This record gives sequence, C-alpha cells and structure tokens, in this order.
Amino acid sequence: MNYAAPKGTRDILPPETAEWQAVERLFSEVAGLFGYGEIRIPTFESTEVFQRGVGDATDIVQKEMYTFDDKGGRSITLRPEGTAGVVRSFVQRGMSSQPYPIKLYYMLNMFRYENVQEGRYREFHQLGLESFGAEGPEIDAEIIALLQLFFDRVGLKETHLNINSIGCADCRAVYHEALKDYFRPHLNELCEDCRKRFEINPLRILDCKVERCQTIAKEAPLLQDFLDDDCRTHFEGLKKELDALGLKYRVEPRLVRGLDYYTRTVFEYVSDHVGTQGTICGGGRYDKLVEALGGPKVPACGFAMGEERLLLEMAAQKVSLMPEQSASLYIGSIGDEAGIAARRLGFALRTKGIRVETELCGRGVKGQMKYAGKSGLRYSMILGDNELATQTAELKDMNSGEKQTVRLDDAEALYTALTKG
RNA sequence: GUGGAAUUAGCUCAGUUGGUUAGAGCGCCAGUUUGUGGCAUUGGAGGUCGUGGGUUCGAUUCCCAUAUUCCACCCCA
Repeated sequence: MNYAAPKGTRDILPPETAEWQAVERLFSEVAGLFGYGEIRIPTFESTEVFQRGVGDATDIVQKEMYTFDDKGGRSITLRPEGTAGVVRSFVQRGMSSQPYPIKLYYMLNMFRYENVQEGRYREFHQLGLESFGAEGPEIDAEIIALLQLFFDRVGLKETHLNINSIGCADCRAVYHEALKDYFRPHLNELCEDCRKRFEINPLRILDCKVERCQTIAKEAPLLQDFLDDDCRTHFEGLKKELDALGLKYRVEPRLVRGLDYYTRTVFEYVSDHVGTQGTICGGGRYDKLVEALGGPKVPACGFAMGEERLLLEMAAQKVSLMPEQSASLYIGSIGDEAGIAARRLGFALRTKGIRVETELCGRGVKGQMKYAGKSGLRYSMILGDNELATQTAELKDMNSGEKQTVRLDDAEALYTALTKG
C-alpha cells in the first residue's frame, strides 16, 4: 500500500455514514426541542484561545495539541475541543446583547495528539452544546434532561449519570490547602505522578488509579465539605431539580474534570461497555470562562459527547438508527434502445422521489438481477424489445419474488405500485 | 510520553521446522441457463506475506529498525 490515512484518523464509509447522519439528525432535533441553534466555528483558532480557554496546565494544552505556525507566522491550533472556540465566538460576535440564555449546539471534528485505542482517535467527533447567561441550577438540570431525552430516543440504556460540584474558585482555594495538608505527610507513599499532581493540581490525586494512592485518598477531605454557602445551595438546587424531573443520578464526590474552566456543577455519562474509554459524555458549568477570554461576566454551562464512543456504545447495546428503506426500483435492460428507455424512465421516477438504479456496468440479465438483490432495492424490472413494443413489464418484488404486470406508459399506476407496500 | 500483543487476497483467517507457481471461506466477475437475484456447480480476476535494512546460495518464515492497529498506563469525549 502506498498511502495510508494518518495514525488515529479513519474513513467513515457507507453504510456506516447513514448511522452517523441519523445520530446527528436526532441530536439536532432534540437540541431544537430545547431551543438550541447550531453554531459552526473554524476548525482552527489562534493557539492562545485554547491556552487561555482550556487552561495552560492541562494535558490537552501541554502535550496533545496540533499546533503550527502558518505562513504569516501566526501560531495556529486545530481545535482539541469545542467550548473555547464557541466562547471566543460568543465574545467576538457580541452575543451577550441577545436575550439570555443563549443556546448553541455543535457537531464538530476535534484533534488531539494522543495514543490511539478503540474509542479514542486523533481526529474524532463531538456533539456538544453550550448555554450562556443562566446562573441557576435549573439550566444544568435542563441540559441533563436534554441528554436523557437524546439517549432515550437513541434507544440507549445502561448509561449512568455521575454528578458532582467542584465549587467556585474561592472554595477550591480553601479545599486545595486542606488537601495539601492531608497529603503532605503521605507524600513519600504516593506514586510519582501524584507527587507532581500535589504541586500542580492536588484534586487529580483523587482520580488516581494506583491502588496505594486510592487507599490514601479514601480518607482525604471531600470537596463537598468545603463548598461555600452559595455553591452548596446551587448543588442542592441541582439535585432537587433532577429529582423533580425524575432523572436518575449518582453523586460522585471524586468526580473531577480535566479541563481547567469548570466551576460548580460537573457531570458525566459513563458506559459499562466501551472499555476504559467509558466516558461517553462530559460537561459542567464554566462561570468564569467568558471573562477569561475577554468577554463580560456571563455564567455558562455545557457538555460534549464523543460521537465515536456513542456509536460504539450503540453497537454494544445493539441499537441502530438505520433508516428504513423507502420505495426503490432497479430497472434492468437488454440492448441499447432498452437501456435508454430504462434510464429515461428511471429519471422520471426519481423526480417523484423514488430511488432508482439502472445498469451502468454492461452486465447480463442475471448479473443485473444479482446487483438489484444485493443493493437492497425493493422492486426490479427488465426492459427489452418486448417490453418496449407492448409498453408493459414484469415488476418483481425482490422480497417475496412475486411478479405483477405494469404499464410503462402509465406513470401514475407505476408510482402507486411502487409505493403501496 | 511508557509497557505489551498483532500485521499474509477487498474481508475473516490458515500456512511455510528457511527451498520451485503462498492457501481456504466469504465477497467480486463469468459460464452451466442467447431474457430474471438469493440455492447448486464450474471457471476466473485479485497478494511487492505492513515497510526498510541485515544474516543466508536462497527470507513471507530468523534478526534489527520502523509504520499501523489493538491492549494496559496516562488523559479525555
């Protein structure tokens, strides 16, 4: 093979693309039911947008970005996530002058330089949304309700919702110190990574998978106990709202997100099937991000869902959104004259919305029928001298094998015959 | 960035203890049937045995490097 797609990228081919289209159509529909409109933003931004937006200390910015200088010497980065770009657009386009809340959804490809595994690629796709201007927990709950409706419509079960509150900058500062005080005596027992985390972001130690670290972290103080009154009230409000809407969740005190911009509410949907890449969807509140990117004080909340992971989960749970095959016909032919007649009839039927295929590879009748059967076409007919002379043909139902005689010069009757079943 | 496994036809995989033209099933094309698919039967096309080096009279097979995929870390969607 001379050329291969770059590591971590994939070609998505039919019929799989039909499944993608169906998922995206459904996501657009459900988002629309909640008042969200689609936003499309550039594939690349100034590198600074992500350094500021996602956070300089995060793994994404430190080691996973596709960054390069363009010919004008500007530092450009392929988007590794959607939120920073949407917020940049929000600020640049002055969207805060529109009535709150401003609700935007997106379906975009993302780029991260990572080691590849199933459900984890260097170019991948996210379905996500952001809402700006609403501060209360009601909108957090509404977003979760939107996700629940989406999963229901897709037909997914067995995905768990975990929620937590990581407080605001004020309570986190107090908690940080408390955590450090707790871990300091154990510093020598922690793994190498955690000793680094101790300096950079001790919150992450809670997430560590190393058994020894987990044992130590078990007794660590919980962020819950350090939330200030406003943050605590907000989190209690969220739980109350979720209960009222009948949405099931689990409070996961150790749930921490890897992006710096989150405040207060964080949540994720986790699957049991998709290996270690079980997080299908993650999100939360980011009340300070708009300001951080030079905009006004506007609270915000959103999530992003991995489309590849969603589709993997759908496959694991054996659900499919493949659309039903609509009316379709194969018109075969013998001879040049009949070929022209077949293509002319086909064109006429297509203008009426029927899927039609004709012979384009010069096959014999048997080969033509074989193609019609394998291509999933519902009906077939073969045109030859007799059919042209009598203007009638045998219309064959490819499922039952039954045949009926139809007139070729009565377009209305032919259309009825093709669409009735 | 770290560690492990895999890579042979379009797909799923055999195989060669190093030796002439590398196999199967499925798929594709065609014949049996000068005009009707799925079954049967016969034939055909399709492979630089991931890539590049090395050892050897000779490498798809052994060695080294490298790429890709998968898995575990890490991290995230």
